[in-house]
Amino acid sequence: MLPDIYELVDTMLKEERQQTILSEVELHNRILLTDIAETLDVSIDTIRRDVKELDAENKLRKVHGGAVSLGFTMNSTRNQNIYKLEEKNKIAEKALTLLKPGSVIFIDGGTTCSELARLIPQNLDITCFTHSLPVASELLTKPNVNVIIVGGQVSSESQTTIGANAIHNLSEIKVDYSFIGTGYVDSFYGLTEFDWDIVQVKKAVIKCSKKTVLLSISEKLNSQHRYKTCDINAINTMITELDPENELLNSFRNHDIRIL
Amino acid sequence: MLPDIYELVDTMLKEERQQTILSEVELHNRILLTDIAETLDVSIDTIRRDVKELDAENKLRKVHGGAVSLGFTMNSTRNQNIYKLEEKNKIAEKALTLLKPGSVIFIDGGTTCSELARLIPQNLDITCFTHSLPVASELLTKPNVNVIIVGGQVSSESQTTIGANAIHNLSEIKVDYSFIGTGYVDSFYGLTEFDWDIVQVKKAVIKCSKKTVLLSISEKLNSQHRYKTCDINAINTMITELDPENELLNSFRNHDIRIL
DNA sequence: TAGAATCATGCAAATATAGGCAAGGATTGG
DNA sequence: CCAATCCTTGCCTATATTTGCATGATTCTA
Repeated sequence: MLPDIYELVDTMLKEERQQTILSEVELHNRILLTDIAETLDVSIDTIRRDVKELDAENKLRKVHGGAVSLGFTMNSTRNQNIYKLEEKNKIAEKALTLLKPGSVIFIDGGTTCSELARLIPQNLDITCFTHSLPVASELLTKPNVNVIIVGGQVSSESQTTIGANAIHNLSEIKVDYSFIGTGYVDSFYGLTEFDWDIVQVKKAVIKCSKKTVLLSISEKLNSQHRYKTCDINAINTMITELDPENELLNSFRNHDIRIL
Repeated sequence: MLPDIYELVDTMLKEERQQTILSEVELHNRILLTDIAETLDVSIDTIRRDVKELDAENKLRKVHGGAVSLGFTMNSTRNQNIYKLEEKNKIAEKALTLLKPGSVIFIDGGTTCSELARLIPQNLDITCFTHSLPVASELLTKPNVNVIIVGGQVSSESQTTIGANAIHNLSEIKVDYSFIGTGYVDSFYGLTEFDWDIVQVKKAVIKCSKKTVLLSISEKLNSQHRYKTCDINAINTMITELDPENELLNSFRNHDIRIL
């Protein structure tokens, strides 16, 4: 707890008290309102009001029963210029309609999936696995989302975990929906990638999902590459920014895919 | 007219009075209007008006019931940076000397550890485990660092993975050095934390390390909290921003700890 | 799901503030 | 020297802020 030095002061200005609170939060990352109240010898209400003010001033973050330092949660790097952001936004919006309270989902890496993570409503109560650092960071801003990161070696390129460990960890979970992106998609060749490691992880993701949802901008339709993730049938729902009736999607209709 | 001798003695010029107020504020960082009024034997209104003027001249800051020095409130703008960044930087620099090419290490969460991650040289070839998202992000900028993130549920407060899964994952690795922070440290009570979950993870980290290095700013010395991570003996090396010979570290010398 | 802890809200007492006012003293111009 | 004026100061009153307590609502936890 706090050193007893502070107790010597019997009349404290509000300003001083708030500075003390700030220092304690910065120092220990987190404090209890009750601790501070006891140490500074004021009522819990006063501390609560102080912390509320400091929170409003963005000096710290108030949490139930205490306060945490901002330095911790300072999570800035939001990339402003994502390629085709508008389209990806549209896709993410459609994907959101699939989410129900209590769902357990997996979200893949990539900008489209990050966009989905960003748009998840604050009050939606879900459990979300991911192997993407940016997605995890984004989800951490949602108080009602339970975030679980799939451990493993981190690929600096994709900012996602890959490799045997990640795949093994995925083998031990089962999610309702997985939302995945892909490098290339074609109605005949299925989902393909440039990178072999990424393919292995995506295979594991699909295997651990009851339903797999593909998020892809229409620009990727009818393209292919070296390594295959899965047949197109492995996808249960496919979301593009296009209207579901758009003729560009025709070649995907014969398969058992729901198109949104 | 009567001689004004007496009045001259206890009549203070406005200028003089304001100077006194200023010195008092500088000396004590804060003053109460009532205190000053009593000391200088003028009405509270006069002092209030003085302080108001001084505030307008930016000589101090007036607050409800008193005034605080400008330097005192300067702290409020520090939120841009990390609290005590300079000290943490110094600590990180010292920690760096322990790293050798080929090392396998673990880096904990927290701002001090993030600072260490930031300062790892580009060309240093190491394998680094972490359960902290910010640390992982930082390390990803180093091409020669192999980053492995310990999977598990992510705590939004600390931006680290916690819980049974993270602990289990830690149980399956062994690292040469772990660099850990702590909320509170005391030579008698050892390392303690506010948060029970964090303690469990730190215990697991210590268990999977051949050597454990504690990074802590001196401000945390001789503080304690509710949950215990480990005895002070569990620490092999302790790094603060202080000179190793500093007397503040005396109480840690009887233990088998290397102090840097 | 129940009990405990924490929270938001309203209230009242104590204290602090702002602004008006008047009594000096100081200053200035004749 | 006098008088008009300004500045400073203390006092007063209406208003605002701060704080602790009581209350019921909400959230957390086991």
